[in-house]
Amino acid sequence: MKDDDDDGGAGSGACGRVLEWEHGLPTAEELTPVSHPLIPPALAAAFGIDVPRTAFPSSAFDSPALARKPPNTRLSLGCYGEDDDEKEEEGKSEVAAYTTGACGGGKSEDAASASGACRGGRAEKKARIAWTPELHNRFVAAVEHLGDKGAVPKAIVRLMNVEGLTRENVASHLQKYRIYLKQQARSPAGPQPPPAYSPSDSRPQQPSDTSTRSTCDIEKLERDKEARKDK
DNA sequence: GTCTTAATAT
DNA sequence: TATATTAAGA
Repeated sequence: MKDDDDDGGAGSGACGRVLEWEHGLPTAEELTPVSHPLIPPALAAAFGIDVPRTAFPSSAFDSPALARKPPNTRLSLGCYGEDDDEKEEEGKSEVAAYTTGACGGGKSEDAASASGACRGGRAEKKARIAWTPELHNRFVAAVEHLGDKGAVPKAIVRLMNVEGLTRENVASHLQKYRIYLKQQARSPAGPQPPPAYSPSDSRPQQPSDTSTRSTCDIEKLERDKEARKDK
């Protein structure tokens, strides 16, 4: 199968950029029809997208690198595993929707993936959700916003407001996420503890994020939440 | 009833 | 491997 190496062609160089991976930005082709009017100029410039001067909420995006999906965007869940026939196909078609940490991690916006349209004809089973970077970002933002105390599955699901995402989904992910956090807490210096000594001072960690803390996300989530609460 | 954790299944 | 499911305890 000739997977869309296209994006790789354009992004092969950009593939190394963590930022782009983290946000899993789709390719220009995919992005354009979806949120053309929502692309901030800076982001558009970065991707070489022709943006028609649209009224864009200025200061909505502080930095182009932090540009994220609009709050109203419905994250669709990649679902698969339709019926019982869960053949272990060697085809990578399924994995395509799985590009969790891959370079082209921006494929999350799968067509016909809205939880509703998921059941092609039947089988309302349990579509495995793919925790794409976007989804995970949303999850993390919700968790951090709620705090260690209030970050319970129910609240997280509500805050995330992702269609098709269930409490069980979040609980499962939360479980894994907490394990991950503990591991990090255990070895803040890194998973692979270097030899006995460090060549030079080892204090690169601790970003002391005071300004980098993307309050953007939280604000968006808050807004969403309040909007819903108002109902 | 919900949350957390662990074990287990897919 | 990643995610889901289940069960037991709080």
